[in-house]
Amino acid sequence: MSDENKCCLFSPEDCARISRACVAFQLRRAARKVTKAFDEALRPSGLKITQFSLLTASFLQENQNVGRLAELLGMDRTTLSRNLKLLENRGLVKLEEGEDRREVRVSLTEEGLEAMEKAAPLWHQMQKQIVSGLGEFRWEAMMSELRLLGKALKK
Amino acid sequence: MSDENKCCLFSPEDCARISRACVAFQLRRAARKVTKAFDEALRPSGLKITQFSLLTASFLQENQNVGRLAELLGMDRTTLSRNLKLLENRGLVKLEEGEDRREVRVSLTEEGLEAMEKAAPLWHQMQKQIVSGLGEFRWEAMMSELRLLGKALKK
DNA sequence: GATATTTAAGTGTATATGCTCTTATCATGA
DNA sequence: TCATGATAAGAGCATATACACTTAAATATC
Repeated sequence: MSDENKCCLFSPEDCARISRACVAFQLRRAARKVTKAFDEALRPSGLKITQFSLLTASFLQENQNVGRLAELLGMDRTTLSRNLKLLENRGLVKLEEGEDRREVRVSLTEEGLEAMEKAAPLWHQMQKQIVSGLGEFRWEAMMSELRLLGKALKK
Repeated sequence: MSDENKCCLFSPEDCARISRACVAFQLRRAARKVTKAFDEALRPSGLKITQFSLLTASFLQENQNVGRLAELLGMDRTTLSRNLKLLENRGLVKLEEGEDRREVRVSLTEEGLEAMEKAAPLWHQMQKQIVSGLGEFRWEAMMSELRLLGKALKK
């Protein structure tokens, strides 16, 4: 790349500011790291943190339909659909036609419950480690900001 | 799922606490939402926020090798490798053998720079919207917490 | 009651992510 | 110089993510 082009619109300093400031970049990076930490911690349970989250949500929202569950989880319906399919293949959740036959209802199986129970203490340990690493106060603040961020992007 | 099993290890209330508290879940959810918002904002530029981030990083770290870049970005080397490959296919970055012939050196092409410049104002607008939606003060706090979180998980 | 509209979910396609294993190259020491 | 170990990156595999489009079922409208 030639020198005159390097200065078209932004300098390396501008660029560095973008990089440091970018909400998306920082959030995604943090999410990658935290995901990795939890995945390692949960490995003995055979679940990844995403799967543990889905099982937990399915337990909480027993017999919910896919669309509503996706909405609650803040994820795309089709993403959830595929992720649930994988859990169904492993026998961890049950997917059944609803009364409204367009709907698919989600529930945990016995095995799903067992997997969740096996993973729970591992989850708890890593969660404690992260919270204490960050400090209780900062952690509370961050959780609250993340929720606010979610609300701010609701529309 | 039978009733006696529902009480094995945790109640729905415990489960709700896990869900609300889980650092990984909240971070991933926030990352999904923010990613979506930026992807929509950047659409006219033909870049996704992840790609914009990579171009920016490549610009900042001109001629860096893949492994080091991955380290700086806090992502898996193999992930970065593949993502860069996609940008190379589109002619946005150049991947060249280094002096050490095991290494691959990354640099922006003219087109990559142009794409970045086209995306920058769109990025800026969404960034501003999110920051002001959250409030300058909370945003600063969150950025700092995310950086700390990263450091706490360094090892 | 037949047709049009709305709604729930699935499919096709593409990117993002990271683990494990492999390959190519470099550096080191006998 | 050759064997050995270290290092950089790629390949194979699997999951996570979401957009655009399609399909099937329920609802509304005439």
